[in-house]
Amino acid sequence: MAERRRRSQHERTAETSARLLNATIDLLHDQGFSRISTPQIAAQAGVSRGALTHHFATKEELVTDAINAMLERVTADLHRFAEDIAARGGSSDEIVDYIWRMMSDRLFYVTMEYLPEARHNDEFKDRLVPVVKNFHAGLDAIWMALAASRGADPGHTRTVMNASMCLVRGMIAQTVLREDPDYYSEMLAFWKAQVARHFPEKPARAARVAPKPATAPAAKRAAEPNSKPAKSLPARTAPKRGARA
Amino acid sequence: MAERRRRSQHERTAETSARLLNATIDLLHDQGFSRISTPQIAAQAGVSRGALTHHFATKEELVTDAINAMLERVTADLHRFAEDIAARGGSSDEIVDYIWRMMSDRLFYVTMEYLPEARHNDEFKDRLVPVVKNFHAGLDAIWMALAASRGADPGHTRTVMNASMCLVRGMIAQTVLREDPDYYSEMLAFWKAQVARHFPEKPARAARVAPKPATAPAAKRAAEPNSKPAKSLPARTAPKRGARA
DNA sequence: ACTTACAAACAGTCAAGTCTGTTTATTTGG
DNA sequence: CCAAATAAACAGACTTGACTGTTTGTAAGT
Repeated sequence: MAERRRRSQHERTAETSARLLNATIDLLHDQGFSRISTPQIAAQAGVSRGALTHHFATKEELVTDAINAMLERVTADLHRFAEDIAARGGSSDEIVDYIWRMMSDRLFYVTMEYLPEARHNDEFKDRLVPVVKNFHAGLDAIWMALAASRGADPGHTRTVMNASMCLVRGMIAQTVLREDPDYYSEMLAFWKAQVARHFPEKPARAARVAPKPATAPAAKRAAEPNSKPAKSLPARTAPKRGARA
Repeated sequence: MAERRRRSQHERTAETSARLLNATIDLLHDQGFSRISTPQIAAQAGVSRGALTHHFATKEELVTDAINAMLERVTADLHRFAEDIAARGGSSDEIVDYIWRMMSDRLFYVTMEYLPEARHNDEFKDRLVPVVKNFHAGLDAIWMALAASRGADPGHTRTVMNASMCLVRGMIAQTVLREDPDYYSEMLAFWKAQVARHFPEKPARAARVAPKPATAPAAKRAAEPNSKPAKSLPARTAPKRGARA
């Protein structure tokens, strides 16, 4: 046995809780809400079931706490990204890529697992709504930063933001039944072009690269023509067995 | 006892199966996949549990059959609508409205209930994929009819179609946690304007009503300015207790 | 000493699938 | 055409297994 330092109560609680919360998210992602049980979560976390029940009275409490912790982590990242974007005046393409990566990296898969529960369980839903609101505030910060730096209308920018989020949600839902990377990368490229059209060029910078006719057949094949070649665009399609973050 | 006509075996099977399949979809919509049980379905259908097990060996079989039946119904409607659109040359606004109505009228709520199951159960998924493909063929027919009548590029039209579907999926997912009719109607109006931009006017008809600048701040408030005032646009927000169709 | 963290056994519930028995329709031999 | 034979539709009890929440007991920290 390795030297096991004496840990304070607070440390023990923090570690055990964290293990359980992480295990819950991992299993939620990998197996789904209806398939996970408290014995399984305890096993995955490497603690006894008694420890689990000690820290979380009910399964519902454990799951909502786990989701809240996840959303708070993601929201913190979001706010950091917003500051970064505001500082260096990033492009809308960058934002779309970020959202896609964030959402398809477990976040929306986990969301899809608990949405049905939230739809039928008001207490569950009520616990989630506030932290989800906070998450949306993070999103708003990002887009408002872009709107400010480009002099775009905030109200209209919010509509574009909301549409972007909903589009990505729908795309990720679609990955469950449809495996086709081209389908997703084409749609992302199309959407980036759409979003870019709503933000005028930065006032500081001078000329536009290619004005491009803004009429109907705007982007016959909107795949490549836009900015970045393809850093790590789409590719993710419903990863069932994901390693932990 | 009221006069109970002698029914053929075939009639009895058809009726009992139909009752069970309908009850399954109703309960799937109202309670969710994880909450429904075979005793409950039998009760809702007004048949005994024995009758249920006689016609459907497993719960999985019952549920997939029920979903398939629903999707086939919706797909039939879709093809009818496609013919109709082709015949009278409807607008893209009309199509967007139709899709929104169709999806938010239980279809995508039911889908959200079974997607998690499909994600973790390959057999379940494999049973669904073919009928979902057929559904998408119906969608394709609609949009290709529009593209043909407007002389739009089919490939690009498909991208717009896919984006429309994903957007609507994401919007409906969002209704679970966010109740805000304006949010949805604004987004729909915005999207209709986007889609309309990709279809040139009908060659037969003469003048355009209002060309409208297609530049950045295209629709500062895109709520009313588009075509139809508002027939039965959005309004639906996560109806938990829906009457049967 | 006393409280908190952890461990494990326990009790109650309920689902899915199987099995046995009963009624209703269809087939068939006279 | 009818009655016996057969098959299908239906009804409900039973088995097994698993999960949640509870309780009782032990070890670690304050």
